Amino acid sequence: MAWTQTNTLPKAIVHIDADAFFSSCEQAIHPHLQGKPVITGYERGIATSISYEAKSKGIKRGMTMREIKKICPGVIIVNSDYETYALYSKRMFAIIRRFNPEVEEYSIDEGFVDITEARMNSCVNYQEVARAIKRTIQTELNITVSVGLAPTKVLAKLASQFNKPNGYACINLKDLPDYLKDFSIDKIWGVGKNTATYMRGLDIFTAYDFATRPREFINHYFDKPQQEIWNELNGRMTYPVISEQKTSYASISKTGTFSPTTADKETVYAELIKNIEAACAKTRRYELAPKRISIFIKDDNFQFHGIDAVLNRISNYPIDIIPQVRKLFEQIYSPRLKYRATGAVLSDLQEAGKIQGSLFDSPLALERVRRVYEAIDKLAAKFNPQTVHVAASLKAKNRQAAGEWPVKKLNIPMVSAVIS
DNA sequence: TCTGGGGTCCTAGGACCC
DNA sequence: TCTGGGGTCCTAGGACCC
Repeated sequence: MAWTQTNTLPKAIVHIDADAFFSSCEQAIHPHLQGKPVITGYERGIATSISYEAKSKGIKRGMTMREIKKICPGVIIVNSDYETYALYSKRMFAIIRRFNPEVEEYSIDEGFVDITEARMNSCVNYQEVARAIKRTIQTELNITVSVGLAPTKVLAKLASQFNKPNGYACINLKDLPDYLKDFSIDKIWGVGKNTATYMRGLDIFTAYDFATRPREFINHYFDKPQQEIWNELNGRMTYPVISEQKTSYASISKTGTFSPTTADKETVYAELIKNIEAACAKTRRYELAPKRISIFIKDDNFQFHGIDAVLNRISNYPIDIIPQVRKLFEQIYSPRLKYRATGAVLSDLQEAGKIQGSLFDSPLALERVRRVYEAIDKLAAKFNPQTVHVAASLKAKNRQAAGEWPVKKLNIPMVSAVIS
């Protein structure tokens, strides 16, 4: 009964998932890396992408460089080169769009395309279209992708996982039970650790167990997200393919871990300000300005200490936000703890162009600050993001105590004085 | 799993209003 | 002054994703 077909014509959704994307790009560009264990992420100290050759040696995501070298002495570790990966990503999506423009760029290395219409336009079947996408990407970019074809996004994602890497699977409603029976619930898209534990408590262990529970049961024991997944697993499209390009953000955040951990208050504060500057720079790039801010510091026991507030002024200039940040920081910092990370989230983002310039009493001063940051942003684009920063993030040698960052004090000469 | 960084969405519960 | 019911908005926090 759970397998009843919908009245509408089933959709044909393809999920394309690049295999070990970053390291595959490296191998595609540098032929001498092909067939070798490669990982990226040297600059961050942990593996961010692991080639299948390296995976087979036991290297896992998040491992530190030291562990990795121990397990696999011959491993080739490279710095991440995001610009190149972004370029490959762009090319990959351009290829997919040739088959149908209804493409959702879900992340840098995976996407969905609705090919329901594509078949009507050309006389091939869905499977041929899906395989052609896969083949074209491999031929033109020299990287492999895993592809899943199914009536819904959740099923397509499940299908692409079946024979990864370089895999292909098609799930149609007829043989749905066969596919779901072997699929553990914690691998379903949208089911995380907590939900999986909860499901096991209800005697649900496989995607099949979940999908075949009656609707009343699902509605009684689960909330909306799981109810939607249940629909999708049963072949009823609930998540549309969203082909609009993302142009805005709900929030922009920057976080950073440092080592060794420190109890030094001003060092922690400086790290926090560094993140705020980076987050502000990003909001400026998107011509947004936050209404809210939340900050956190993470102690050496991985406990978060966070606080958030409505900004006194909507602004994407650090100098405007920092006095308030200092006060928030004082509320969460404890001298008895050591810290390992800080972070800032800017949210409730408004279009910067529509914000009234209330930063300074004088429009002339406002214009001057605007131009300073324009120059800062240009320098950052040309050199590196931390070329220019407020003195507070310069590790606070000349640190100022709480509340000592009145806006009017931070004038242009002072900013230019900390160019490093 | 001795543990990075950047996001989104959903829900419960309180505040406030009529 | 007390009581009832209902709607909306906001916020904190949880859960999940790549």
